[in-house]
Order: sequence, then C-alpha cells, then structure tokens
Amino acid sequence: MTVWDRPEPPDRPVPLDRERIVAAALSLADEGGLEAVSLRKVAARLNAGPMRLYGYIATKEELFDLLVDEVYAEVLPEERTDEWREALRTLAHRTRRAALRHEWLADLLGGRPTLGPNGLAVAEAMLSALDGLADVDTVMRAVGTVNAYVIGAIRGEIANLRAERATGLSKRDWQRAAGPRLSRALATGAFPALSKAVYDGTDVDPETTFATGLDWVLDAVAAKLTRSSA
Amino acid sequence: MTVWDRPEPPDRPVPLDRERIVAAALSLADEGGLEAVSLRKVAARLNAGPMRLYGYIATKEELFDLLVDEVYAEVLPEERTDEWREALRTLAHRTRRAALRHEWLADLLGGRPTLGPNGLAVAEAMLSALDGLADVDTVMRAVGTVNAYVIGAIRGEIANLRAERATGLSKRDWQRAAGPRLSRALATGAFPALSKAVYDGTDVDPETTFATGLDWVLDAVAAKLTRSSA
DNA sequence: CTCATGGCGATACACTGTATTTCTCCCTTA
DNA sequence: TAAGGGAGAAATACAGTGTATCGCCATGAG
Repeated sequence: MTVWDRPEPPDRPVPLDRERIVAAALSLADEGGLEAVSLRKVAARLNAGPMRLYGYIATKEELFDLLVDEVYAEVLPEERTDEWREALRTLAHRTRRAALRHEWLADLLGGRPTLGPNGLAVAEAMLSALDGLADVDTVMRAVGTVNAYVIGAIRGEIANLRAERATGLSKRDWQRAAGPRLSRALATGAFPALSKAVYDGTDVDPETTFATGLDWVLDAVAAKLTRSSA
Repeated sequence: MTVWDRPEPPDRPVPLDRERIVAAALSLADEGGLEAVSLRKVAARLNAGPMRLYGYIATKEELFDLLVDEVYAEVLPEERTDEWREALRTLAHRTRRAALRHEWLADLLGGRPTLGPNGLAVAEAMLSALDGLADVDTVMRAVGTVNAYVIGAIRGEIANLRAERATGLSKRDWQRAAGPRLSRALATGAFPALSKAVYDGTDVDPETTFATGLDWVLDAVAAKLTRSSA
C-alpha cells in the first residue's frame, strides 16, 4: 500500500482536555439550549467518539457543572470594588447578563452547590465585599439572601422571555389576550387582584425590574449591617 | 373457544383523565425524582400503553406543568390572613414545605410561568394580601421580589440537601473536610473570606435560614409600602 | 522483532419521547 | 341480523439518549 492511496487518516486523534470539551459543550448549549447538549454531539465537535469523553469527565452532570463554572468566569468583575453595595450590585448584574448571554444557565443556576474555582471565586467576592461589616453569620445570611434573590429573579426573567418567544407576542399582549388559560381564568372574576395587576400595571423593562428588586434586598442587607456593626 | 380458556382480559381499559395521570406521575416523582417520571412508567401505572396519554396531554412538559400546579394546591392556605406580612410569610413557608415534601419541585420552580389554576390562585393570594397598601406597580414589584427570593432560597436549600445526602455526611462535615475540591481550594488560601465563613460560621438549621432571609425581604417590602402609601 | 499495554473506536443495551400504523370492538344503518 | 363505518387503543417504529463492555491497533519496552 502506497502513501497516496492510504485511506486518508480521518483527522488524527487530537488530544483532548476538559477545556476543549467544555468549550464544545458551551457552544452547543448557546446554540440550542441545554437539551441540545448530548455527549455524542459534543464528541462529534471534537472529532471523537462519545466514549472518549469519559476519560475526562465522569458523567454528563459533571459536564454541566463545568459549564456553569465556565460561565461564572464571565461573572467575575475585572477590578475589585470597595463599596460593598456596589460590589454586590455589580456581581448580581454581571450574573444576570451572563444568563442572558447563555440562557440555559437559568436551568442550572442554583441547581447544585457551586464548587468550581470560578463559582468559589464569585462566592469569595461576595463574602469579602461584606467582610468586617458584620459578624460572620450575618455576612453569610446576607450573601445567601442576595444570592437567592438573584437566582430566583433570573430564572423568572428567562422563563418569561421564553414564554413570550414561544407565543411570538410581546409580554403585555401575551398576558392580556393570548394565553388561553390565563385570559379565561381572569374573565371568571375569580382573581381580581391578579386582573388588576395584569390590566392596570405598567410594564417596565426586565432590567429595571431586576435592579429595583435587587435594591430592595440590598436595602434590607444594609439595615442589618448597620444594626450589627454599630 | 369456551369461556375459561379465553386469554384472560388483562384489565379492561379503565377510562383515563388528567387527574389520574397527574396522580400517577406525582407518585412516581415523589418516589424517584423527576427523572423517574417517564411517559411509559406513568402509563404503566394506569395499565395503559404510553400513547394513551397523548389523548390527555400534548407533551411531557405539559405533564410537568400539571404536576407543578398540583403541588401549588398544597400551598394555598385554608384560611385567609388579614395581615399582609403574615399572609406572605405563610405562603412562602407553605411553598417551602411543599418543596420538601416533593423535592423535585425545586427543579421546576420558576422554570416557567405558573398559569395553572392553583398557581394563579397563589399569585392572587399574594397580590390581594398587598392590595390597597400601595400602587399596583409597587405591589407587583413586591410580589415579584418575594417570589424570586422564595424560589432561589428553596432551590439552594434542596441543592444542599441533595449534596449532603450524596456524600452521606452532615453539611458541616461535608464543607469542612470531604468535598475534595473545596477543601483543597480553601487550603490554597486563595479564598480567605470563604474560609472564614466555612470555618467560623455557625450553621443554623435551614428553616431558620429561610425564615430570616424571608424576613429581611419582607422588611424591605414593608419599607416601600409605608413610603408609597404615606 | 516481539510482546505487552493502554487508549480509542465500535458495538451493545436499556431506555427515552413521540409519530405512525394496525387492529379491535361497538354502534349505526340497511 | 348482517354489514359497514368509525373511534379509540395497542403495537410497532424511529431517532435519539447516557453509559458499559469489548476488541483492536499502534506504540512503547525488551
């Protein structure tokens, strides 16, 4: 067998590593959501068989953990902010924007403890922003509360965003008219407060909603900090 | 062919309805988590073929929506509370307890707008608790913020609970010693604030943590209400 | 040159959600 | 009463999934 009729080596097996695997999975997720991420497809992007991946990750769940941590890298601010409130606000908004860039993040956020290096770094950033302003337990509570709000708010925002997209209508029109169940339910008069909210409420853009709620929570934190540090 | 050697009619096809389907799915989810819910298994519990279900639900996602709404029925309090703060607190705690009874709820909470009758009723209850205490937009913000906290907090609590169970260790021991990544990361000294929190923080039970954070958020709401109603 | 070894691809398995086809039984009509 | 039709259930089918196992082949050592 001569060299030119050799069956054309179909891409010499490139060495793999977690980074390349995560990058492939991330692009798949960004393009088609979490459900578009299958080990076969990830492996295919790397010219490898599905089983190759198991040399680097133990399970698909672990791959998801790595994905989340990869995005947490985008959350970390480039420079440290001294003012605790501004620091927390920045982290929250950066998390939100990361979730808007990678919508699938909403499905994973808060789903399991974030133990990757970047997730830990984000936790460290939040904790250190409050360090010294109150006793340890209060600081932990504060971080936990802010985190809970951020995760819940982001989930909700993305859920609405998807619902709007699915119906192709603006949020307002969707609430008002389309949603068959909702409009019928409201018409029964069984939900007066809900009706009032839907019909009389002004709809503000999601960013402002997020920011306002966040400020409320930060207000609450501020109150506890002063009380505890005084 | 005589009557006794007839091949034994294998359970005359019982008529189905959404209620029975949801009940079967719910028990499966309670026993084995969301991933134990497959249309085949649900159908099997009802002595039916998988395709039968499609006469009552359009897709598996819709079944999940029904599941969530079923649990929201458990969240609705039996009697109305007049004091807004107590009303919101009750709803939040009832949601949390429902999630502890049905851990899979944490995976679904906030994942999509809750448009089922019970979900709407819960929303109505929250909104009506605040009705008249502030302008519509403030009320909506308040409900949204509290909801975001509740969802995020529940998700986090269940995530921790699962992590503990997976390692079989108490939360404290797990944080301190086991988690291989965590302990190594902390040992590097790169996360001083995190280390302090893990080592010096007292661990309180999850219910108290939830209640405290909730109170903070409710404090924030109270502040906005008085300002806006004054 | 031979042999062992380790990594890789192929194969296999049990299972998933769902589309489509086939069958069966009951009701209507002649 | 016999035949035809229609609905609803069941069986089959398909394209995919995560992951366990097996067998090969190339590359190292002796």
